[in-house]
Amino acid sequence: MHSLVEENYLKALFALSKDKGSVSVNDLSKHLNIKMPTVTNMMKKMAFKKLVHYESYKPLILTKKGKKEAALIIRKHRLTEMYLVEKMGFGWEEVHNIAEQIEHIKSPKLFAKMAELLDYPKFDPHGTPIPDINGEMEWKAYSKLSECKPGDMVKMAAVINTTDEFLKFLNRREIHLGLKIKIKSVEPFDNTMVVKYKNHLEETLSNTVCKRLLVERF
Amino acid sequence: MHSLVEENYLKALFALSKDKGSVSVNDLSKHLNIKMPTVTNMMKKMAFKKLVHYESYKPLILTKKGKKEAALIIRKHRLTEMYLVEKMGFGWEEVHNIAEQIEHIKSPKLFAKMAELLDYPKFDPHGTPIPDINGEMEWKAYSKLSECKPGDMVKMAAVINTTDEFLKFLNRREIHLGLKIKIKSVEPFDNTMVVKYKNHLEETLSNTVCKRLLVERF
DNA sequence: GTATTAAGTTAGTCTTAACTAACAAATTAG
DNA sequence: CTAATTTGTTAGTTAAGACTAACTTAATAC
Repeated sequence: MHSLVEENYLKALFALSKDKGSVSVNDLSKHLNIKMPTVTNMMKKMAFKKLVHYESYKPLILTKKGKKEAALIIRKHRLTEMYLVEKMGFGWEEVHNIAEQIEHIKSPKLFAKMAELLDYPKFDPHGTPIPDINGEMEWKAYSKLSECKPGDMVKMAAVINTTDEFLKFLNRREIHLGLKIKIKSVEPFDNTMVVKYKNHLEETLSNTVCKRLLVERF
Repeated sequence: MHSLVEENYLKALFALSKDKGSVSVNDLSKHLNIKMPTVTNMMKKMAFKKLVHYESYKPLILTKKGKKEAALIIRKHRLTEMYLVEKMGFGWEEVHNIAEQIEHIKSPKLFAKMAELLDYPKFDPHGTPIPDINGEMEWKAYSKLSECKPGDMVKMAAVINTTDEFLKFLNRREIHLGLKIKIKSVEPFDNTMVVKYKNHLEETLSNTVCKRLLVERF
């Protein structure tokens, strides 16, 4: 398998290539606090291992294999964070550093167990998606309802933080997966949204709620 | 702090010096699967860090500091094993390799939380003691009742695996900490013990029970 | 009590992953 | 469109932690 160091390069490459799809040696160097020549060397090594496409003076692009491996590390990181918060009583601000270390543990069983105990979550409580065991996350296109604008037409795709309380709240308002929602207006002061769906012609949703609803735009 | 590699040397030194109080370079080399010259070099480095007393051609002895650091790693290992079994539902045979990795995690908070959730255990379910946060384990002299011989006089020192069931069992027989027990005989077939204490002149204890009672000989 | 064997050390090499200094290519500015 | 700046690469060095080969000290055997 890969060294701890390589895993950190993979994670950084994955994170930084989110938007453009590629990363410059310079950005990677800054993000990792590692000097550029070291990064160049490492990229050659990782290219040999088919983790990244590397050509002199060209932007770095993760291979399919590299993306998958990165996603699996991120999976371990997010599962750990969630486990620490939900099952051990840590605060969110405390868990990042611990997860940063535990994500490198080599034990499929450990993370399978965490996933099981957390009921196979697809999103962490911040709405950040958790890659599955194959490193897949098709959800890529989802956004939070709270990030949509008036006039947008969206379809309910997933719910973050599925507590009983919250699910009951959604049931009472007949909000369910697949539901088509139109955003009528957004209150600029507290970001409360007024939305329309089915026979609910004017339903008001707080920002707290909107941040927990993941939708697909169309 | 120390590197993962140094931590493994510390653990091995601690484990191997259990009886004699010192270790040969050769034993350490075999135990770690690392060649002798490498071990010698490492010992010099660790001597400089005041973790071990090193003199050419002499046995290796952990310093007080080295012992403490080793005990703290073992604490992390045992807490992890226990946590994985008791709180996550792993079997004992699965946890060693995971604990071997997690013991190197740098996060006092994580292990403090494990200890808290496990109710500050002093022994794991095998009766192996867990060092406290200062690396102390005074209990050194304790042995399992099951390891004693007929004629031995012992004093109850600690109980392993303190489930409600087991504590009730002990209460019913008036067995408690500090109790003086004399071993009358041991059934060679199943290691059942016949013991005498207070006004219980002939109490029979199964091997399962005897393995869970830690006693002090005198 | 010397000879043999086992244990320990010294010296030199290798790999990984970092660094600096110096140079080359690409980008941006005028 | 050339000059200056930024970005990227090459070459050579370093530290940690492993190795082998060769040598030395200590232990054991006869």
